[in-house]
Amino acid sequence: MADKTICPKFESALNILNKRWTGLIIFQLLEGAQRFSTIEATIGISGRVLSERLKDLEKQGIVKRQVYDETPVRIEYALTEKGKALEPVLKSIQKWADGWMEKEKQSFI
Amino acid sequence: MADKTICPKFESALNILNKRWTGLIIFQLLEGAQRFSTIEATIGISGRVLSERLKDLEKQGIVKRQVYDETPVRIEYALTEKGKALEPVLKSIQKWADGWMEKEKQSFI
DNA sequence: TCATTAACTTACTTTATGTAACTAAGTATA
DNA sequence: TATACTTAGTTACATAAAGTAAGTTAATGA
Repeated sequence: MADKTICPKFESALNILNKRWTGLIIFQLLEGAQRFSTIEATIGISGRVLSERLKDLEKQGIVKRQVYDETPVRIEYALTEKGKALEPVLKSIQKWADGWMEKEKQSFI
Repeated sequence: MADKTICPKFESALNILNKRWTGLIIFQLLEGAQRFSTIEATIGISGRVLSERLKDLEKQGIVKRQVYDETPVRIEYALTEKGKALEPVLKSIQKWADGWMEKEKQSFI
């Protein structure tokens, strides 16, 4: 609880990906802007938490909320530049998963 | 809750880093094998959760527990090959943090 | 003998997440 | 006109995960 010797920028970056669902949300949005209900259904997150996460990510400047004033109104969530810059991170996770996750039967937990 | 179109290997890889503290633990161990109390003090995690995480990571084949039968006994946790293979992931997070985390004052949350 | 350290575990509290039902605004259907 | 449906959420409540603090075991050290 005392002497953190770790780079604070790195730590707060980790705190973003650390939270459940954020990685998956960003991964989804790398494919392009998406609506609330689409994200909800695709990654299997509850609406309550998705709403919470999107607000966090917006505050963090990673996601932007775009309102299209059609009838009915269409709202889409998209990555900002900062958000798109996370692509290499997600890609490197994917690469690791490809190389190491299949080799043993996974037990989850 | 239904139609996941995302690669399951990728998803379970994310589920590891997703959990609070795992990223930081692995980052610490990239510097070399470390003792329980060292990790605890350095990253500021509670003993209860550190114990839980190390067991998870061991089960996942990412960390190995090494017992040195000295007096007093010394126990060290080290990364396996699978664990070391996560270095590029952590590095890419660091790179992103360097490029993007400083540019705006961060609000945390 | 009493205190200390390492590596945990246990009991209990607080926080995060999940579930399900509800809301508001507009549209479509009977 | 009334009823039902859809989107993008919110609210209330239940369960799971994390934090806190104290306890445990074994081996020294003062």
